[in-house]
Amino acid sequence: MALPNGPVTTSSQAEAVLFDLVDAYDRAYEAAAAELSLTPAQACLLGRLDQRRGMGALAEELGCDASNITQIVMRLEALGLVTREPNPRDRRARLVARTPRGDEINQRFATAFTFARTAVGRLSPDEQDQLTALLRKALG
Amino acid sequence: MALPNGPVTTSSQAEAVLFDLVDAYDRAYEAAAAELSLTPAQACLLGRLDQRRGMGALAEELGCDASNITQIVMRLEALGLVTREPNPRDRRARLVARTPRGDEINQRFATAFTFARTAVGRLSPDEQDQLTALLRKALG
DNA sequence: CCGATTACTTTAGTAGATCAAGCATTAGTC
DNA sequence: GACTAATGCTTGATCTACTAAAGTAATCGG
Repeated sequence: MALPNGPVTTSSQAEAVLFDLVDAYDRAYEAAAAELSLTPAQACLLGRLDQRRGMGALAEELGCDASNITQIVMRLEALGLVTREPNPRDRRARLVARTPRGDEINQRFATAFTFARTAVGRLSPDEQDQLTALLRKALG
Repeated sequence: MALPNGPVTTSSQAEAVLFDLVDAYDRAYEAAAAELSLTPAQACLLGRLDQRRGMGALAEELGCDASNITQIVMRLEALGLVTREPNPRDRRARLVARTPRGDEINQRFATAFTFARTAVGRLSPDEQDQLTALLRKALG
């Protein structure tokens, strides 16, 4: 995603800074993934595998078609970062799990993606709480 | 962009809500674009044409390759939403401008993308100012 | 006037995404 | 227990976004 989800008309300052935040976040996420030769989608999926998961569960959680997950998992498998094990309880299903190398890459990604950590770190603990409360309220 | 740029490890609540915000924003942007049969990239580019612009300027502003812009503009042109006029001052360059229909679609997109407006609207004017200040500080 | 740069396009390739169709396997029903 | 329906995933086709490399045309600097 190189093109930002930019504002068409930015009526308020708060909306403008909201956009700046989203844009910066997305770019930083992509850059961190690129450092590890991952696409954003691959980094995202890898990050959801703290416990092994079925393809369908991943598709639902990430809000996309199952066949999309199939492809991303295939590429991660080719990179040696995940495995697709048969589910003993249901032979239709597969359980996706990170390999040790997948764990390592995921950890390095978490280290490389400093954006949220850094941004929050610029605020005092009190300010962090304020921000959390305001954003929760704004999210409804 | 269906897969969110999700957190790998979410150390603080502020980071988690930051992710929720970005995820919700991106999804809402995509959904609003889809309502008008646009892709997010198309809606984004269309939104940057309040004044006519060169291809290179768009590429730089959106942080992607010029050839990418060429293609997106081609599709928008095929949809009748933009024109590519020759630049009288430099016959290498093209000036991209919205057509009347492009203006209309862009306006309807702005109406359809309610996310930022709605989110900010849940806050009082004072809270909006606080949020703006906090996010500016967090963005460094 | 000529070489270098600029502005954009073309071509080729990868990846994300969706839809439709297909194949197993499991679950429900009679 | 067999038949049908639903589930879980894969395959194939098609689109868009994006990048990199190479190409074309026009402008600029000397």
